[in-house]
Amino acid sequence: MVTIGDVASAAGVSRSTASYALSGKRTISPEVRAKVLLAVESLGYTPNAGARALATSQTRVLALLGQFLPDEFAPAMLQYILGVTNRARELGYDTLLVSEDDGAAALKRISDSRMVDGFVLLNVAEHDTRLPLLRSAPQPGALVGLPGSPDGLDVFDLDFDATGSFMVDTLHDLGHRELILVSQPEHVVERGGAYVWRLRDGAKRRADELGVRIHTFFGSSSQPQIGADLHRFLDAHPDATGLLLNNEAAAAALPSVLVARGMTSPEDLSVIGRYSDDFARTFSLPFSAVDSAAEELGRRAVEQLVHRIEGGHAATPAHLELIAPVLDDRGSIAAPRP
Amino acid sequence: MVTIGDVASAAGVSRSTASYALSGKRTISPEVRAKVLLAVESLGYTPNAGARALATSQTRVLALLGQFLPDEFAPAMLQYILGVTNRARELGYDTLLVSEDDGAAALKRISDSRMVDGFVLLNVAEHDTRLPLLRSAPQPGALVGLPGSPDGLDVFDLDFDATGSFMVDTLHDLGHRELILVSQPEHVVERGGAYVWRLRDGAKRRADELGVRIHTFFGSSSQPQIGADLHRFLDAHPDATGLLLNNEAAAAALPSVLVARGMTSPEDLSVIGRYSDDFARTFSLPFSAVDSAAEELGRRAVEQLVHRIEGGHAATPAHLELIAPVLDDRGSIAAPRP
DNA sequence: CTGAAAGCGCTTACAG
DNA sequence: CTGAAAGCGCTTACAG
Repeated sequence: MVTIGDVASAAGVSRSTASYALSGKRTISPEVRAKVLLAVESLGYTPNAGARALATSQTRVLALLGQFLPDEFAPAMLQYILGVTNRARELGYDTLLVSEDDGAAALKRISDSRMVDGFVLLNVAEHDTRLPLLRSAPQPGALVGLPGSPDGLDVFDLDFDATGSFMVDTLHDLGHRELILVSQPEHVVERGGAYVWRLRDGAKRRADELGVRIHTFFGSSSQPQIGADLHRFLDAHPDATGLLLNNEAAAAALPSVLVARGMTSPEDLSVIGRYSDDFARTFSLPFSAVDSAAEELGRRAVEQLVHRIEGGHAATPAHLELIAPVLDDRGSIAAPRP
Repeated sequence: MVTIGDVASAAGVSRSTASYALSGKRTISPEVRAKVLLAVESLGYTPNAGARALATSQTRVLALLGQFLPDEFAPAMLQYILGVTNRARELGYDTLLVSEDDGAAALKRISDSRMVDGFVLLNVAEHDTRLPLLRSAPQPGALVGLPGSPDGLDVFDLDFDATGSFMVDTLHDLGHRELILVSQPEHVVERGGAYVWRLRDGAKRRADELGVRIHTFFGSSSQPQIGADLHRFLDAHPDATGLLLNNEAAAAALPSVLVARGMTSPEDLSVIGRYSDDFARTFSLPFSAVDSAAEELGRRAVEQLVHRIEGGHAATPAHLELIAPVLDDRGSIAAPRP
């Protein structure tokens, strides 16, 4: 392989001069600089990443810790992942994708071995076992998902509380007075999926304030159970005129459920979901929905992380950013039948 | 950070002895070994990845080069990715996920900087611009997707030709004599998506042999166009009794198209798709389908790659593995109406 | 403006 | 069975 020594020889300068000419960390005469660059070009020199990491303690790599839990909606993960990898690359970083079940062990292993400059944690739970390790790690981290105690950490998430409130508000404005909310399965809640209860609590509170009745349910995260669930919920509350979905599988199953019941949306039922626009397009989901903002969250997390790696030191205080709900209107909400 | 020097001091031995005690590359007396392990434990020592990479020229990292093309089905990618990352971890490797548009440039950059020990290429095209670079790279690679000239490279893919042939066979056995095949959009073909024509050609050949009429179309990869496409294809050939889908968006759109036409499957139309089981479950697609084998292909590619990295040298000859089609029967195929 | 040298934290021949 | 030393390819004070 071609090393900086080869470049230096070819350019007729010392290795340090070659290095400085490339990094620009001290002034180099134009002629010398040109000779070095020429040598780099003709030899096809690229610095050895391991050697550079050893010398500088910087890897230019970020770790992305996914949590691919059973009964959670895996395909949605790709949006977050691409947001992270693409933005990282734009900022000059590569991304190590970690999918191990034991995220805490993975974080420790990777942190201790100094493979990366920082961590992005996806799908952060209420009491996430990765957080204590992250706090004591020498590398900074950014979270996608709001944990119970975010103190000192940079956190990015959709404002699920405001999302629940917004959904109720929107339907109330149109005249709806009785709603059904279908959330993720209960065990998602049990393992700390705070977004489930944050959206639900926001919806309930707002419903209380407005005098709207709301019935909340946990739905299965896969077929065919979620289809049966939806029938059951709709049977139980035949007077409900609006349906809120915080469950991707429910959104995917709903069209055929509606057909089976001889219902159409929004005529017989107004529907608001919470999922990504990309998801909606791919699967032709015809429901208005609050966008998950997956890619944006991934990008924002990386930006903050890189900021902290490169400049921030302990300078910047912890950053908590909850993205406000934005509705993609696909025409599935309207005033209820008189 | 704690280094092997700290471990050596704590154990009262030299750094080389500490290193050998950990690697097992030469015999160490049980007592010394115990002292070293104790020191490692109490100090919490983990080797520095950069230093090790520099010394050994091995990173224990694989690069995964995705190609996230517009108009291709992104969510399906996650299956391949998880197959790769999980199997890599089992074999002791971490995975660098690369999503840059210019895969060739990325490959060169990562190869030259010696960041990884090998490459997995996803979504390989007929004339993939990454292949020349991979061939001249010092690190080995494994492909998921069959290119026009696979010479010398390890390749894993679904046997799309056999899949097309199998689909026709299956419906012919049930008595079908006129079929429609809906493929990915034509520009997927134009940019070298060989799996499109491999399946189609396999289907056509077998149809010819069996005296079955088959009408082949390109369909859009997104809504709402693909819905309109499907109506058009079905209108054009009202006597066709079987539908073959090599297009995920078509599979997702078909249920509502059938409802709109007042048709049911398999009574009015037998349907066979090609997509992953996971995909079918998540979106409750009720169609029998040949499994994409995404996760398996990812895993197999990694296994072969690691084999080549660790033992194979130039030893093992190139490996070409086309996985035979396996049908997940979801009850959407039957004999045509008499 | 440039060069010689030390050092990052490992591994592994070379000696004993 | 163990230790002292060289070397992997960089960067960056230290000198001039």
